[in-house]
Amino acid sequence: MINLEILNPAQREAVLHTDGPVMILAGAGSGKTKTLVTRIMYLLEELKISPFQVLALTFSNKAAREMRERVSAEINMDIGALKLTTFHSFCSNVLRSEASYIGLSRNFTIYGDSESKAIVKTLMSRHGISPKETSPFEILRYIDNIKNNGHYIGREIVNPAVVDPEDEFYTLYQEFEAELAKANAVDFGGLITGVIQLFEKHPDVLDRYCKRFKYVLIDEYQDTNRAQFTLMEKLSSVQRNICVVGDEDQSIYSWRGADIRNILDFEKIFPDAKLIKLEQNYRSSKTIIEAAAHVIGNNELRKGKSMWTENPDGEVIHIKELGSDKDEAAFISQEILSLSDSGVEFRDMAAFYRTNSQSRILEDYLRTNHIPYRVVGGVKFYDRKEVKDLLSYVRLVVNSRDSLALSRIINVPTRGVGAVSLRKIEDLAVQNSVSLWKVMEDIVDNPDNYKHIRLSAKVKSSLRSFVSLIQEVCLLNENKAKPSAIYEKILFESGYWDHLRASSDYESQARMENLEELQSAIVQYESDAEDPSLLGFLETITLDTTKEEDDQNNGQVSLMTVHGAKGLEFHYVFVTGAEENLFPSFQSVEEGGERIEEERRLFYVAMTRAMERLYITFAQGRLLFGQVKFNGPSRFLNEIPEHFYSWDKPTGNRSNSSFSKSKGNDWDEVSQAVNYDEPVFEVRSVVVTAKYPKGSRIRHAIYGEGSVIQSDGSGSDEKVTIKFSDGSRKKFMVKFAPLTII
DNA sequence: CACCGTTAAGTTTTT
DNA sequence: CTTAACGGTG
Repeated sequence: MINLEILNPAQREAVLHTDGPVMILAGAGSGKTKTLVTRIMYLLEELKISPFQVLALTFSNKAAREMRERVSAEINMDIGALKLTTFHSFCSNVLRSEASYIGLSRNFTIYGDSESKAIVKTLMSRHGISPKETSPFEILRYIDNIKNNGHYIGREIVNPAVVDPEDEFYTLYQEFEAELAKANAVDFGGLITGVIQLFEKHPDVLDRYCKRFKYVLIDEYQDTNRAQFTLMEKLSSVQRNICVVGDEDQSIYSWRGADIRNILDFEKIFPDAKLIKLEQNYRSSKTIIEAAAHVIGNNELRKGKSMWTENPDGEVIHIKELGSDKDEAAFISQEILSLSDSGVEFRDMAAFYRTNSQSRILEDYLRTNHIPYRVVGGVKFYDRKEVKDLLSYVRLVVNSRDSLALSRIINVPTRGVGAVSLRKIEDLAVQNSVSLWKVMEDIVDNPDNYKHIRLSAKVKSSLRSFVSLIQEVCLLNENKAKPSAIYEKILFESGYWDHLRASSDYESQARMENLEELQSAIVQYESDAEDPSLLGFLETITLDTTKEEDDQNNGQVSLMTVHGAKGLEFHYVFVTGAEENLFPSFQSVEEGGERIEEERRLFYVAMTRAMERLYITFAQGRLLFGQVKFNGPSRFLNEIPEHFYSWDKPTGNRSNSSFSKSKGNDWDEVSQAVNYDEPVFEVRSVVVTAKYPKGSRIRHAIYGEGSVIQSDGSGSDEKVTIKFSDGSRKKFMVKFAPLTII
């Protein structure tokens, strides 16, 4: 029997309203996961729905795992058949099961961002587009955008505003798709569009899935893109029991295609939809909730919820103004130490930052103060060069058509098959329209047929041993050898390990340790998986990048980006770097509009992580790209009503003159040389006395009118970045540039 | 073909 | 200040 007494009325309604479409708008800390878990239990236990007939999709593996654990802990039933997984993993499963319908081979490789980028780069060079005029990212974003909007090859153009078939980029998109098909690979976006394609071309297949899934649940609905929306719509088209849960105020991934319209327009698309708002917050103090509500209230793009809480007022928000980024890190360390002295556990404290690069200085200070900490996210293990190299061997073994993987490792470690030889072999592959691997095999088998391309004896002998190594490994793989055994064979017989051992520098040492860690990851996978295989391992790591350590906290302070903090909560929270051009980021400041709204949502997410005490810190000057920047406090601080915070200025100050002269490492010394007498405003006046402060309209004798978007230094050192009316940006030394104020 | 020095540019990243 | 990517030399 399910206990519904523990739910508030809105939560209970969210559980009990099982017929027809429902949208649950769940504010931060409103018991969203609890409600979802209870709803699933209610379906299974009270309505006697088979776990096999329930589909629950989340965005992160972490969320999926957590939910599954909670359901299985509270229910006396085998929920192995319950499809509770991520969008991408679900789609990958569907594609592998139904691969034959759309001309895929079921051992397809999933390409991540870096693989996609590599393909784009080769396409660009083929078209003679230099990366200087067009960034590969621009093209990637274009391709991504097409897919996020649910378009795939062969489908009529979804939205002519998004996709113009005459566009040169569209040609690149088509070629990109052709490359993927050749490599028997699917990228992240393609997993989703692939399933849409499958369902549109084969209604019988769709029908099978529709009949199976009587109930569909979507978590983090604010982060779905149009393609995911289309998919969800199709899957629930027969039963119409679709339940989406989200919070438009926590939509922080629009730059990855998340479409906030999915949430704003849900009721238009499903006119019979039931709308339920979970507005009571159980997490934070009343002060934090009300302050955060004021900030997010400045956004236009929202449906509007009114968050409230029965929690006590708690203390005011501690806004702390500091001289420099170092002072900020020092302050946070000191504060953590004194909290710890008064009995607060390290695990209950966290510091958030807008950009990963801000973590370094914090780490330095935490380390010197002997504070245990963990960095969540950050540099991804599977992005390391050596790890990618070894995984490329594995990918080649699993899918011999993966030419990208092959060309990555054909000369790693160096075997004398360099760019020139590779080029020749690639040309052959194109001419005969076969895969790179097939050509290599053929060169080894029938060397006489390839005399005309003049490969050196060294190259040929290298190819021979390389090909036979891969063939041996493939054989092992076909005979279901243990993935870890296969990995070891590759590691040692490819010469990779010896190559690292040969160079005794510190870096190679670290690389060897990483490869050992990869080995343990495989062993771990073998003990977890039901039917371990190399393919399964690859799939697991491309679709689930969470590290083991990220899931547990052994009494450490947590450091992470604000993005990484979504869904988490801590008793004591430091939101750092609350400065203009940092939080909100300078790109968003420049573009304004919806971009600022997204930054505001990000700020809102950061604030609402805190349960008891919230610190917001900012530095008057910060070392960015080796230069001190004076950005001033974040606009979001002004959006918090005064009575919710205390605003502490630095205890010390440095003189005006030393500030303007300081740059680079001088900053350090200046920062130590504290002058306790002068008021703090002196420092900020430096910014104000700039001849051309940020925002001023100017005329340049040659380039015409524009506005100053950035101002650094002062006096004869002053530099300004100006955005002209034609959109171009230029940087000038004020003392040389012919500028006048308008 | 491999290595080293110079140069340019620099968000966020559930999958 | 970093790091990735390029171009020249051994």
